[in-house]
Amino acid sequence: MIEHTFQLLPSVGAKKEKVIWESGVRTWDDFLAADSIECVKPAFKEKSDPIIMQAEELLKSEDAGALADLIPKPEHWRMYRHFMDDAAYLDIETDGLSRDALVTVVTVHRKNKTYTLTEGFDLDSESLSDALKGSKMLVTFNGSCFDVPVLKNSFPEVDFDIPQYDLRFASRKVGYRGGLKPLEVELGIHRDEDIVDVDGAMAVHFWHQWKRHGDEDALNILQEYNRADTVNLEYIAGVIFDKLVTDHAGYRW
DNA sequence: GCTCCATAAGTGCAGTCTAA
DNA sequence: TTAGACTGCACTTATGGAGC
Repeated sequence: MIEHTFQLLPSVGAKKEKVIWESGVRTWDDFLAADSIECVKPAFKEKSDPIIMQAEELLKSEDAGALADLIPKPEHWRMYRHFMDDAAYLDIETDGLSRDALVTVVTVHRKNKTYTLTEGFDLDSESLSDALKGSKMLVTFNGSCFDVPVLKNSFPEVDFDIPQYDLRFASRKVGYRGGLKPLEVELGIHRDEDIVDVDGAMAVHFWHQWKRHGDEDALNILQEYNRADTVNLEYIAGVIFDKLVTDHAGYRW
C-alpha cells in the first residue's frame, strides 16, 4: 500500500491521488518510469520525482520515522503492512484519566514476545525502552490521545517518536463506531471468562484492591486484562488495514 | 501574456469521541 | 471527568484551463 501512496507529493490529496491511480500509474516505480503522465504537468513530475526517489530510499533503508514525515498523519496506516513485523502493539492501564495519572500496567506486544510491565515490579524507563527497541510502528487504540501522552509524561526519557497506527480513528474510517470492546465483539473476538466483563474503570478498582489490600488475584486480573487488550490489537489491526485498503483507499488493486 | 472561472488543496475552528 | 487527535464544515489560497 505504501508504494501506492502519492499524497506525499505537494498539492496531492485523496482526489488527485485517485486520478493518478486511474491514469494507470499505481506505484512509485510506475511514476518514475513514465516519461509523462497525462494528469500531471511535466514541471510537476520533475518536482515530484526526487520526492518519490527519497521515499523509496527511506523505505529501502526501513527508516519508518523519516518516511512518516513525508506522509500526512491520517494516512500513516498505509505503512502498516510493510512494517508490521516490527510493529509494537501498546496498551496501558492507569489509576485515573488525568494526564499525570499513575501508569499501573503497560503491555507491549511484539512479533516474538509480549512484555507486561507492572508499577512497583518491573515498570521503568529502561524496561519500557527495551520492550519498544527496534519497533518501526506503534499500534494502539486511542493511543495518540491517551496512552502515548500519558507515557511521555511519566517516562520522558523513553523515545515514543514512532509512526502510529491508531485503530480508534482507522476503525472509524471503515464504518466502526464505539470503543475497543464493542469493536472486539463485532469482530468476533472472545475473551477469557475472568476478564470478559472488565473495563477501564474496573481496572482502576483492581489496582486499588492490590495496593490497599494486597489482593494478588486483583493484580493478576488487571495484568491479564491489559495483556488481552494489547494482544487483540494485532488481529484488529490486520482486519482494519484490509478494510482500509479496499474501502477507504478508493481503488481496488 | 493577462484575466476570469472552476476545481482542489490547505487552513482554522468547533464539535465529537475515546481512554482509565 | 479531562485532554487532545481527528473529523467536518466553511473559508481562503493555489493551480490550471479557456478565452481574448
